[in-house]
Amino acid sequence: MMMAKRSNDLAEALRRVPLFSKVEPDDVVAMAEHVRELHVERGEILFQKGDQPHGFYILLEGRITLAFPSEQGTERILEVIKPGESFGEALMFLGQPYPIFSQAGVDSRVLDIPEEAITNLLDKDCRLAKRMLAGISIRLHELISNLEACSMRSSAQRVACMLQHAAPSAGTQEYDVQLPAAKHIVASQLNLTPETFSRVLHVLTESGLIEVSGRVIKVLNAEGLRKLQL
Amino acid sequence: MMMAKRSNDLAEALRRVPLFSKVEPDDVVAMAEHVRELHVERGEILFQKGDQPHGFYILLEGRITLAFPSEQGTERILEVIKPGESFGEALMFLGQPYPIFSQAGVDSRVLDIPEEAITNLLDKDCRLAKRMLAGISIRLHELISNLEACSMRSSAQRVACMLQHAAPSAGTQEYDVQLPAAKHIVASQLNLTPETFSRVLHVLTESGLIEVSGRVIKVLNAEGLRKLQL
DNA sequence: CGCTAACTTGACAAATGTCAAAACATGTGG
DNA sequence: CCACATGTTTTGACATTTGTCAAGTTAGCG
Repeated sequence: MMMAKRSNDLAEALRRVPLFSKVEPDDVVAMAEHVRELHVERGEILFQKGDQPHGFYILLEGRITLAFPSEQGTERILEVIKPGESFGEALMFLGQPYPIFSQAGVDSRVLDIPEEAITNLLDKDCRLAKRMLAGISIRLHELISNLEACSMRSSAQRVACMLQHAAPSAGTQEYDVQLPAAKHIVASQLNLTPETFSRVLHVLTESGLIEVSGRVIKVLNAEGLRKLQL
Repeated sequence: MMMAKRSNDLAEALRRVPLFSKVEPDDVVAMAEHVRELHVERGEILFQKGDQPHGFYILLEGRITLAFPSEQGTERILEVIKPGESFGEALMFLGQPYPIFSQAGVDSRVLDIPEEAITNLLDKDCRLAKRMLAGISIRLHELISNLEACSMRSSAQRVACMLQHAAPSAGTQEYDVQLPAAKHIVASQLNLTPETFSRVLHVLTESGLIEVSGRVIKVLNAEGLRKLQL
């Protein structure tokens, strides 16, 4: 009884994930049998760099960061996963050890989808395959942007770029940006030290492009930010 | 007559591409109807950054580089495609403008697979979908490695890393590496200026880890290279 | 040969990181 | 409401890394 109930809850949760929204309800229920819900506490590591993938994950609640480790703990955060998003699919398909580690930023609930569960479904439902293809393609595109930012742009350009992406709509000249996390987290995602990030913010403020108060950044002149990029 | 012949040739070429090796012969023939073979001359641009994707490409012969452009022509080469490899799948699925451009390094022959040709097939053959998933996953993995190299490693570490990947088998202490292209191309892939690349090779030579003669690098002490990474 | 392109070297400049200290914020218990 | 402890952010002085520019050098090739 308890088992059936829990399995139903999982099926319900799975159905709400965009990836599975078009999958036959019966198939979702069948898959739910193999899916576990994990609770990951703040600071806990979900998988380490070097671990062997056995499936992929969907974040239900909380926040999970994917990052490169480094000897002195000066990790570089690649991405912050938010509820509803999946992660680890590509590494599952490859079957190679994780090149990154994942850690909960706050207490989180995660679905663990084992490889068999999904590969079985893939054989039946080509639409799911297309959706996964689309999902992974988005990731790939983000990585390309990240790499471009990293190799073609200065620190100020990367910050300006981030502020532009946060614009409510293209063309707005003035708007507020609420940073999604502590400044050192944002800095790490931009591949900057917290010190450099702080200094860049200072310079942009001096030139009248933005105003900073805590985690809220008021963009005063979007056009000016755009010009920085060239 | 001519058309039929050409279409057969294309089907033949497609069958030899790993991606389509397990697809039903009839389906390959059907797809071949929509596929064109392009000839791209040395230096010619296949697609520009900002162009809209209409499909993806498979390189039959020659060499194609994918790179980020920059105002002063100081491009950053992301990847060099070799015969048999496909490229542009992920961007096709996304339908967003190309974030990179592609250029022929030498005269090349390319297959142009329009989006419809492949999406039709994907509905029929889930194995193909899985193969594409695997293919894109490899790309994604490579991008992650690239990004890690870019953000976590010094210039010398990136060069050492590249030399290790070129090792004939893990654990070999001494081996020769033939650079796949001119040094400034390799440097760009490592996100280095030619000058810095040259200096790094000099330093590694000084410390007795390698010997350089033209495009051939003799690794003398693989263990020593590994230690650089830490 | 002699020309062009590729590569190297040196002197220098710019960008970014490091370390340490100070300033600021935030929450807690008295 | 204060005082303290804790964690985050800013600032300054400095070191390091890497890029830039200009001038050589070398190497391939007609």
